Amino acid sequence: MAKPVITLSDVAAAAGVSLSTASKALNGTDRISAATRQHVRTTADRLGFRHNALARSFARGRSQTIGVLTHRASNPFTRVVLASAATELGAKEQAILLYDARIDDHDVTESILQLRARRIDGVIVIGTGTSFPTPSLTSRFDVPVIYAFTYTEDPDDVTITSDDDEIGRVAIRHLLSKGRRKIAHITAEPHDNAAVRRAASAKEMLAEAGLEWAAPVRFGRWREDWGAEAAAAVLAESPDVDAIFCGSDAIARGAERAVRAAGRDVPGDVSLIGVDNWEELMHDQRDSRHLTTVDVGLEEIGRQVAAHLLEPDPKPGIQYVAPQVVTAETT
Amino acid sequence: MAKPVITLSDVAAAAGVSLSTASKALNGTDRISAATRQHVRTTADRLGFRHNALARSFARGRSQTIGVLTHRASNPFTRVVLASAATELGAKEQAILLYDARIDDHDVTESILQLRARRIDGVIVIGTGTSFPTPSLTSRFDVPVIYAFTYTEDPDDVTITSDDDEIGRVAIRHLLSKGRRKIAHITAEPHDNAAVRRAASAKEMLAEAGLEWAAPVRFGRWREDWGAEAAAAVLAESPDVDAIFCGSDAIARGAERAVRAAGRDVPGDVSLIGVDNWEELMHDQRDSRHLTTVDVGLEEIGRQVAAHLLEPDPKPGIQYVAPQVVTAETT
DNA sequence: AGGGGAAGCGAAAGCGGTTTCGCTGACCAA
DNA sequence: TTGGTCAGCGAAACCGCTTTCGCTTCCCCT
Repeated sequence: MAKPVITLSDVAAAAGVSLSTASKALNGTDRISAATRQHVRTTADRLGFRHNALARSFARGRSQTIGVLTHRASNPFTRVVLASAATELGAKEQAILLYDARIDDHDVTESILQLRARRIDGVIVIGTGTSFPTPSLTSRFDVPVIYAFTYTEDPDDVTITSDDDEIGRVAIRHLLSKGRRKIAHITAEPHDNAAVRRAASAKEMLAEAGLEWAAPVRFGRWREDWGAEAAAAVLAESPDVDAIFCGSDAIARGAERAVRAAGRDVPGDVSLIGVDNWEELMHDQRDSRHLTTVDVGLEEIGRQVAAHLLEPDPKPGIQYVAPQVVTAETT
Repeated sequence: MAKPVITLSDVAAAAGVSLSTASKALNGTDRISAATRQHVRTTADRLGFRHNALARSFARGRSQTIGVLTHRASNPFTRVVLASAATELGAKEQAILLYDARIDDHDVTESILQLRARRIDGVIVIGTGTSFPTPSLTSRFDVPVIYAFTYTEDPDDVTITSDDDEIGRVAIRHLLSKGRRKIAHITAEPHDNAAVRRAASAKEMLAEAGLEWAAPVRFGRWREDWGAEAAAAVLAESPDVDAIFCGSDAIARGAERAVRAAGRDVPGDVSLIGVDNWEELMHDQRDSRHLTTVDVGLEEIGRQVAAHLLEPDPKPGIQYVAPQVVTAETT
């Protein structure tokens, strides 16, 4: 019966103005008298007019869509950043087009052509952490590119990522605040950028307090079994250790097992702090936390990336998201 | 220098045919001689022509975009389904527009209007599991709506979700295959649909083997501390229990702690199996698994939802994804 | 009173395709 | 031959909105 969908010309007709005037009035662009503008707007409201977003995008040459390139979308960290960015973008009526595993596709060119055909408004590249750099793709697009949870080798790339230096500092600061002084560190590969920076900044923080590691830093892997193995070794070698800063929650979980197996109480004898905040990622609820950890701020990274991408001119360079200590039972 | 972007009329001109002929030739629609079609196609390739996806969508009235409604995008389960669906859709050049927390927004109407303005091609509703139904929104859209990881009260809604009945069965079958006969069950609230169905189907499976629960089913909450509390009680009451089917991995983790605290070996004295496959969700690596669990198939749900939504006429009703037992150290 | 500038609005072009419709010519049967 | 079909192609309309450009008015200054 009633015209199912109201178009701009309907509004123009009803308001007794031209199509172009109606367009300008609704968009607030160009010179239009306040009276006309108001009149058009109220009639539009009265008719229940809604812009045809598709046509609109088309005319403007922008698609209201953001391209997202990932290394592996099923990576748990990637998923968090992705969901968070998508939420933020959705709130701004921006769709996302996900190209999984296209970051280092040997033929990224194809993805890029597809994105250009789509008239993508911008690109988000989601990495898998700060352990290794991601290749820079900025110059291959003619739209803004922003990097999340990774870093590139081009210092001018717009990047938002976690702050490994600060992670090391806040972890140690937390342990110190709990009165611990004999602190050990178990972490991943010695050539892993994130592991190295966390270890180095932690050491600096200790030095500021006039301390040093209570045992040599154990470099290994980002795995639970390594955490158990290394913790056992640490306790055997330095029985007076009263806290272990673990490079990740996986390592911390293994360490806890070993510490308990060694007959020490957690956190009575030995405090443990991890990094990643897995429990939050899993439970989605604030209750029943167990492991004290450092949240690297993945959701915040996703939010900020989405926000910055839409800004006119984001400042180039790396922007760090502050890590947060999440206190629980192990300290 | 060279025309930066090739348009269809360029192709038509180069091929010496009209714009409309070129369009038809490339789309394969309408009557076109094979020779002409081929000629147009090769010239298009030669020029490196790519459709302007935006204009194309516009002309066709479809946006190549899928609307996604979630209850809470930061829920870990939701994130998995979302990432999986987005990956699948991205491979098919479909973008997604995420409306978080809009499933039961008191004013869903607004979201719906926005989606319609966008000429969304379809809608995916991602729920947070089979514990409770999601309101049906199908009738409010004029495009296909599909429900993932939840169920509605309308039996005609197209739904893809996990199979609680089968979860109970495979869990018990697995324990039986490990030679266990004294099986207990710890799960969540007695009015939780998922908990109830898993418990009921598990009981049936036991009955088929001529068995029954070795201890009364413990209903409680989906939480680790409940798992610990209930497991302790089970062991105290029925010391001969040799396996516990836990309604979730969180419960299983708590149960493991309690079993060990009671001096029993896992899996020597007591086998444990959970549900959810958290470790997979976290580690993103196959190594160092600890807990035996039932994977409910979230990624598969995401994939199927994406695939089915694009099909011409998906069959109405609930379609279940088969759960998979993931064997690890606790059985 | 006359001239110039700017505000306000509409006609029309354009965006890049798809699709309807009508025209031409070939082929076939009578 | 002549009339009727139908395949193949192009002209033109159309999708719904934005934006350029030019035409009126109106106002103000001299």
